[in-house]
Amino acid sequence: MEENGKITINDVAKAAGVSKGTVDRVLHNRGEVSAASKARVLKVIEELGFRPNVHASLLATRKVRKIVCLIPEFHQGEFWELTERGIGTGMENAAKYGAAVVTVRYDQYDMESFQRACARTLDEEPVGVVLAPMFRNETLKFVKELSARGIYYVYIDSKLEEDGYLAYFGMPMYQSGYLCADILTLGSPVRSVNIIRIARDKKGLSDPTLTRRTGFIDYISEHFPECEVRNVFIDPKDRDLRFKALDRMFSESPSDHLVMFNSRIHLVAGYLRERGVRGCRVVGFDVLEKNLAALREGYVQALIAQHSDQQAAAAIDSIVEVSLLHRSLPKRDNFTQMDILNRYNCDYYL
Amino acid sequence: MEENGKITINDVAKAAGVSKGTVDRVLHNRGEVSAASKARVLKVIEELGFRPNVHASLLATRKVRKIVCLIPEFHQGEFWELTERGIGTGMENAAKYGAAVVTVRYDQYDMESFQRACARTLDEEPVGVVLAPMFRNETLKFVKELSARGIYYVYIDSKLEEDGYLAYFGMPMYQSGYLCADILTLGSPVRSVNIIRIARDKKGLSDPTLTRRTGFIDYISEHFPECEVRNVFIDPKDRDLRFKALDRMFSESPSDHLVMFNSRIHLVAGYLRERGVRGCRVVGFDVLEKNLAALREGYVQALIAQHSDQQAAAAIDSIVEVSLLHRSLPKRDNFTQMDILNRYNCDYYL
DNA sequence: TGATTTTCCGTGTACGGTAACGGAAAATAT
DNA sequence: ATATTTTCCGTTACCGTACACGGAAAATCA
Repeated sequence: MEENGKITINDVAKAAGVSKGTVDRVLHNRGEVSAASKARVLKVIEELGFRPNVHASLLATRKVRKIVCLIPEFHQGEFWELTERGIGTGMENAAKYGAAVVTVRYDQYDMESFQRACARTLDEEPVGVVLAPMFRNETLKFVKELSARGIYYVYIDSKLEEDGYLAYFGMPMYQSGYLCADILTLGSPVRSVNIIRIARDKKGLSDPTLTRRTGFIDYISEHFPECEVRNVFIDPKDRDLRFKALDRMFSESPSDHLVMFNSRIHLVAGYLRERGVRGCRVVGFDVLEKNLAALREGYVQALIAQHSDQQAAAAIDSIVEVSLLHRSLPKRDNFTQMDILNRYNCDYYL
Repeated sequence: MEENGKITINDVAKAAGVSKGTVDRVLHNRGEVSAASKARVLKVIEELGFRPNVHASLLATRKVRKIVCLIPEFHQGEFWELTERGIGTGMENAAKYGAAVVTVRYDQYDMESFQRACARTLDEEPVGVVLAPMFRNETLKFVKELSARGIYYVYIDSKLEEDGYLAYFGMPMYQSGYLCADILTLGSPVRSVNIIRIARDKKGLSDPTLTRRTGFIDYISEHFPECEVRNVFIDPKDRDLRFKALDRMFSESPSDHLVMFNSRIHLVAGYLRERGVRGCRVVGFDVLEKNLAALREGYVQALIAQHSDQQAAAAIDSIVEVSLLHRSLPKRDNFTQMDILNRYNCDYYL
């Protein structure tokens, strides 16, 4: 019976005094089983420690299970590109287990676009969803619907303060700001720091880097209380406006320590390059191609990076593990490591 | 991913005008097939793009394929412990595909012990071997034998300059030394640097950190030619001898910049802790528990780390992919990223 | 009570390979 | 020429699960 711990569905059937068809029915909650039989089968499964054979299962099953990734649209060279690469990796892995990964996109600045994307996601009837929460309230509504339908969901990048998610993969935001301050100052007192921020036209969008900024400011005030921290707002689209704002910064409140908390530090680097400004210590986040270029040219001294590709891949894997391989639940909150990149190790990143 | 992807062994058999038994024989080089039939089958496989169904294969096959990991013995808290963790991960993954991972150990200072380990490895009749080359000549002899038997092998940690390996996973050693110099000096001129090295009693053992040291020294002489670089030798076992050597260093040729190129920087940290020496900038390699402790306490400012666990896991995976899943050959040389750890990001490492 | 519907469950086949078995054809020996 | 090997290949019994099918028993209806 228990040869090599290889307990089959037949062993369970025999021990429970039913046929393998019945065992299969309870395994998949397919109904058509009396409460008594179901209880008996469940008990035997427990006692024998029966685990279905993944390969036999995958071989016998016809239908393809879907996993949806719900992420923002993006242009080439933007942050989400790396996430998309990770989705590709996750897709390959999922394919091994006969699962298909579908990517559904939305405009991260348009809530209705997000709502339509949610509807499309449900239409796919997935077993699981990977999502990065951009619109707080809408997302809360959506994940409640997912829970109701018994669809697993996994947060990447950031998460909401609710309790139904299967797992979360992302960076510890507060700590990343704290670390950033240490990298920027090299641990030695500095007179002033200029934080470059994106001017937000639309209100209501939550700022995902707020926590990071808090960590940064805490480090500064704990270590160098007399250091002056200023905020400078720039326009991400309009080059002229942006250059004007930075010109004004350098004339009115100059600092040789510049930092940004999102992935757009290349905007600052572009300015420094054109103006021929050297000698600033500049630190930013994330490994966009343009950021790496700035790092190599020396307009940026350090980047703090995370493997958002691995996050996405891990998120997909966790759904595969649970819903296809019937493994036990994964670790809930998974904080990615924070990678410090400079010109000497960036070429070996990834 | 392919078009239909639904090509089975029966399709191949039909198209080649043979039975599936014959197709299976050529698939596994099991012989008992005429040259003509074999050629025909191979051609059809190529044309149809046939890929055997992994799950069906795993379901039908009885025997367990073995993968051997050939690594040095170690004590708790030593470098190879992390590698062993990675072997565990690789083992879980391999188990999904019905493969068993066997670890064979040897004394890295005893060549005969290594030779015995090689013999034991061959006795296991593995489909693949993961190894870290410690004894150059003996390893060369061994891998030649592996090639002759058609056994795949993958290098981790470092590799030899021969051409039969399936893949290599390790750190770019020269670059890691170069990077280390930048981290130690923070890119600003320093007067002197003391390199702490392990006094080697036995000759003939190759020093795996030589290349790293070269990278370090190149950085220093390129950036700060007047910086004095000294070598100080310490004993790894005998605490008194070690303390005496370090005492002498601090009195005769002191420097506030200390570096080690292996994983033993905690030896230096231990000295600094006991002597109450503060104010040195100390950089080392690898995330041993003792190194992390020293980092948190501030006796070490930075560690350069690699995920040797991921290396081992990736090495095992590559053998699984090729020999069990019949995938195409993996990327040959895989350089791990170099991670910079300080007290603010080390707690999120892994 | 007999007819009809539900509930519940056993049986059988398909899924795509693996490998043992045995037999026909070809090669070699007697 | 027949007897004996070899070579080569088709057949077949699994591997463990999913799911359609159909039938017996129980419940509901007439």
